[in-house]
Amino acid sequence: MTVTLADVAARAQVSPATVSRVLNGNYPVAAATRERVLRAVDELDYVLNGPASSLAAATSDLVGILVNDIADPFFGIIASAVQSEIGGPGGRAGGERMAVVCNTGGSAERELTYLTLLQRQRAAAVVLTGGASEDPEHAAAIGAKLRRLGDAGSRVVLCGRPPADGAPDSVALTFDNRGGGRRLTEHVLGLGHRRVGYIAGPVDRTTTRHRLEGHQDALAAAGLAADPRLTLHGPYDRRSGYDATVELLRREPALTAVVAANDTVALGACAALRDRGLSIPGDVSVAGFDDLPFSVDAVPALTTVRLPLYEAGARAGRIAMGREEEPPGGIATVHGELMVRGSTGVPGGGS
Amino acid sequence: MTVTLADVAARAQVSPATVSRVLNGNYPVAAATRERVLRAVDELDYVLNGPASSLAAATSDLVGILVNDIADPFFGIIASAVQSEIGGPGGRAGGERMAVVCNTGGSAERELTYLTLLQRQRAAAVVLTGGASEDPEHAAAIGAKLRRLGDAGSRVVLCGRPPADGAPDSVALTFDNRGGGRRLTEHVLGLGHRRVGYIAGPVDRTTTRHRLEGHQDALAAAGLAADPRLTLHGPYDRRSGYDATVELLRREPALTAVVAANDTVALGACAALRDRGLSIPGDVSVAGFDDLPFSVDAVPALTTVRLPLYEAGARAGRIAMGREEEPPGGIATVHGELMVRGSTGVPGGGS
DNA sequence: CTGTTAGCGCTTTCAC
DNA sequence: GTGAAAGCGCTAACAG
Repeated sequence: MTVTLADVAARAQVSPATVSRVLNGNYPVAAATRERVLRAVDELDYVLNGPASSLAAATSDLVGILVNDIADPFFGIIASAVQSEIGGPGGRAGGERMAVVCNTGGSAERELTYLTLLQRQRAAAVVLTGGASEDPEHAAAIGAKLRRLGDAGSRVVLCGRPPADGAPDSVALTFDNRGGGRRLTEHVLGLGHRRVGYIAGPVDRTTTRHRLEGHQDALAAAGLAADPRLTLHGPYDRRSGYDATVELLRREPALTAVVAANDTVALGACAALRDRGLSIPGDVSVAGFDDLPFSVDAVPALTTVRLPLYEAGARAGRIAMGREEEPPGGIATVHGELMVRGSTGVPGGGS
Repeated sequence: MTVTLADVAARAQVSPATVSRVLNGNYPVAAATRERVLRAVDELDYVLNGPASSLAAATSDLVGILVNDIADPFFGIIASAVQSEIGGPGGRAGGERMAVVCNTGGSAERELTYLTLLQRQRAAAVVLTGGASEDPEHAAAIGAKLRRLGDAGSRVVLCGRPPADGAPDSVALTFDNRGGGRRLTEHVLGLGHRRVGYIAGPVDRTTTRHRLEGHQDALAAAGLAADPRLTLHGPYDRRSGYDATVELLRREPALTAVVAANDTVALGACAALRDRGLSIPGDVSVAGFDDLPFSVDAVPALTTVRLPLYEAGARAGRIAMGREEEPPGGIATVHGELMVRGSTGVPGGGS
């Protein structure tokens, strides 16, 4: 009932081997023969059996992309960029590779599960995006898993996280979160702010720690002690920004600036401030991180650190496909750019 | 070198069949035996060969999700929701299905290509999201392809588009774009606006047409003629909203309201108005569609039509997995909710 | 509850 | 340039 390659071969009066060669286009076949085969394929509406090809050839056209949550534009943009680079000629028949997007929710367990699933699929490559868990056990488990994936033939690329221990042949495109965090807070301090709240991401994640360290670096450089009461942790979402801002205001009514772990959190902070009748940046300045598309349209426009997410994702995709040389040492640092916009101003600027 | 199921069987002193049964958990196996097998799996670091399983079982754990662009939160949210429902027990070994996300860029050709690729993978299900092309040839080709996919055993679910011609066994969750568009414009007209610009989506897409028709329905109901000069088409992006607003203002300086095809476009419209020194809604009211997460944080908050994207995606995922009954007739309409917020007001409200 | 036995549909040496 | 044949690693009857 289901038409197979043998059916096509019979119809085209050639051997199955020839049909395979035509379909994969990786072997010389006489033009006339090819023509005949292609016609038969068309007439029979034949579609190659992917699992069978993959089994026989011991490779697949799937590329795994691990993200915290694909609904978050940070990850959506990276994933979109990776995809744009994995298609095109070079793969098996059809020349198109497909992206398997895995939502880990930031859980190392789910990350491991998905890595196993991708290993099972014999994924051609795996791109891990966003920060990593810093739990030593998890980190080790994931490093080991990545090594095994690499050994099994999958190319492994990290995009937005530091190199994994124990996975020597994986490539890492890391974001300069620490430097970005530092410059952002330097900017805020440079405006004259001294009571600065910091809304950090979830604990035990590389991104959270690096951005926070950058913030603290800047405070230290300015001779300011980091007041632990003014640093709150929470998820990378609007709600966290809202709640943390309320709490910061409670702890320090004289607060004049809030630096958030990312733009989404910053938007929540803005909402909380507005709801309390505080003006931005007149009463309180706000800064984010990432420069997601909506940030420039916030009112006032959000001061943030622009991360070239699309470019980084595209590069990760090319490296994963072997279309771009790996960076020396397997590591490249992607820098952010400070975007000073309307949401930050001098303290006490009034409404 | 690569360890196979046979190796595990040897080590556990059982037959390959037993190992398979343990791994798939879909067959009674003595606890002691299972234990032994699991231990062998662990010791050998064995990972099932997905393509081989899929070939032998004639099914796969892959679910295709077609989106215009995964970087767009509209699609990211739906995709995220679909994914949340396709995992869990019920699948093959591991119980986790994986999502293959395909960026079509709105191109019917790419959509067809990806559908073929998914057919090749013997995808367990395919979810097509967002509006469809209205080109009759494309529509027919896609309908035929969907039927073939269904015949081959993939469950097909449409989320956000009308039923496809020629694909009788596919399920459609359609958005009430027309009704939403009508209510939105009714609201604007109800405020007293008479010179209303409309920034539509790309031509020849179902979503574009339905929203526009809703807008025109409302105009007609109010006894107003639709002024063709005040309707512009463009992609669903910020830039389109910006440029179209500039052009609308040129064509009709007395414009008092802009209704946009979606929130992203509306944000672009807001930016254009602000850049021209016009206040929202004092000088010009703005409305969007979809109620994406950032819309409530726009200043002023965006009046829009809330589409339950996550809920719809989750439902599509459940139906795709056979975990929820199909709607009667294979069609269900998902309604939007008018969200009246600060970006719309009475005309001439001033700054 | 467990083992035996056929394939699933394709790719790929190896000959010709 | 093309064909023949031997698997790739697993699952699913069918026995027992």
